Amino acid sequence: MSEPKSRAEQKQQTRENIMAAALTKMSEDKGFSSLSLREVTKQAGIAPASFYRHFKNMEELALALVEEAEVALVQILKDAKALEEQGQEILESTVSMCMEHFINNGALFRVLTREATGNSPIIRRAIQRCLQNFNRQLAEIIELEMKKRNRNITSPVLIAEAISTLVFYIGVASIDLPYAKQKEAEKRLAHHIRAIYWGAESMANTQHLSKQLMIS
Amino acid sequence: MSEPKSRAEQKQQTRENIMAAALTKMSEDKGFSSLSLREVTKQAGIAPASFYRHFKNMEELALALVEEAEVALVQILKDAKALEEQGQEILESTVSMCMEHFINNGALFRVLTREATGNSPIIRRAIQRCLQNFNRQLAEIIELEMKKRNRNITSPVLIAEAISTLVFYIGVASIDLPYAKQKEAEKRLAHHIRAIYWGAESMANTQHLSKQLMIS
DNA sequence: AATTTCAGCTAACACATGTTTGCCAAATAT
DNA sequence: ATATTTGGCAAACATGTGTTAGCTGAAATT
Repeated sequence: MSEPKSRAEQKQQTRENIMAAALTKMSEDKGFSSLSLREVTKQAGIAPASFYRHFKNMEELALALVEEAEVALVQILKDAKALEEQGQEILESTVSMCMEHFINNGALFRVLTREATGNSPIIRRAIQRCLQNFNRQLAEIIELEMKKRNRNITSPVLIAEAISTLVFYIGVASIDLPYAKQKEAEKRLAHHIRAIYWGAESMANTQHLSKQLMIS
Repeated sequence: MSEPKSRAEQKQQTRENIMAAALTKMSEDKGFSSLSLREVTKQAGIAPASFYRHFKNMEELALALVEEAEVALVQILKDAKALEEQGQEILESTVSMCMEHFINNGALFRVLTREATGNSPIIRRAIQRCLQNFNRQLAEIIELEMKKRNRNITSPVLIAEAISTLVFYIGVASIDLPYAKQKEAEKRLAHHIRAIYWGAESMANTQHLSKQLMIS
């Protein structure tokens, strides 16, 4: 709607159009691997050949989408942190933040969980790195929170892994469920996370088993 | 290698060949949705048209594979139960049982986790039902075990969900990793599960929060 | 022995796919 | 004003796709 467009802006624009088109198509029939270049370009309103002005192939498109998902992920944690500093429980706030973002960016996150176990090794690795990053940051937050509350906890990294795995797969799986089911999933998630938290604490406070738990 | 084959046997045989071919192809380039009928029949050593003598379409093939995975799943629980009655900890035995089966039937379980968030709603539903079944049985085992040891626990179904979700996604993700990494993943899983167990127990033994936890 | 059944085949079809080539016109650079 | 760059296009290509129709021969039934 804003008319004055430099060439670079224009290019960036259609690049975004392509990515949006891919997401749209995926919301319809789902699955990136069963998505053709021609479908995407048609949806984006450009000629098939024009695709190559922006991406070398479909794999590069996928990587771009993963990158987009990554910034959404750091946003989640930022928001959760903000809520926490506002006094809310991180536990609940993180879960509800995640669910909110998952639902708002449904197609985007479906790429993440789907292609995490998907076709291309390159994409898989990219997503793994992305999720590990999320893990690391979540672990930091957990550790900070624990220090603030003067509580012990066994390896926060492990706890973070368990939590984020559950949140991702249970959360994303409930994206296209009716609202009531979504809320139910959120509650189940909160329960899982609470269990993990408590468990981690009692593990930390009990010595007789801590020897068995020396895991890097 | 046994020669005397009735017609029915022969048919069953090539049906299995087709399913095996699909799994083989998936181990190579991964992903069911990006798998064509013609590829499968070629790998199975039959003509494309012959496929229709056995399956109406590729979706039906996928459903057959899910069914095959399902029997593998009940086998896992049976084995785990056997180990448990032999005196082993269910916790460790279940995890190692799962990992063993995952690795031995790699392609099969990759279908499960991949198509659980995949293309076809029909397949998704089938897998969901399959995993829920696994959940239910695992919950029963947990409950039994807990009674045997005279311990309380909050809703076993929820605990089972958390455990099986973690085992599936972390376990299957480590299928094509080197042996050392697999073992490491197994340890991490054991840790997660232990945390959940302990957490569930302390939740059950603490009343002041149990009101918040009334989740169906 | 005659008949039916049916798994598997070949051939063909209509269509979708990824990718290349060469052209155009407008935005930039000179 | 002229030259260059470049995003986008139509057309063509070779190849792969799902699916159908009709035939064959051996196993099963009568």
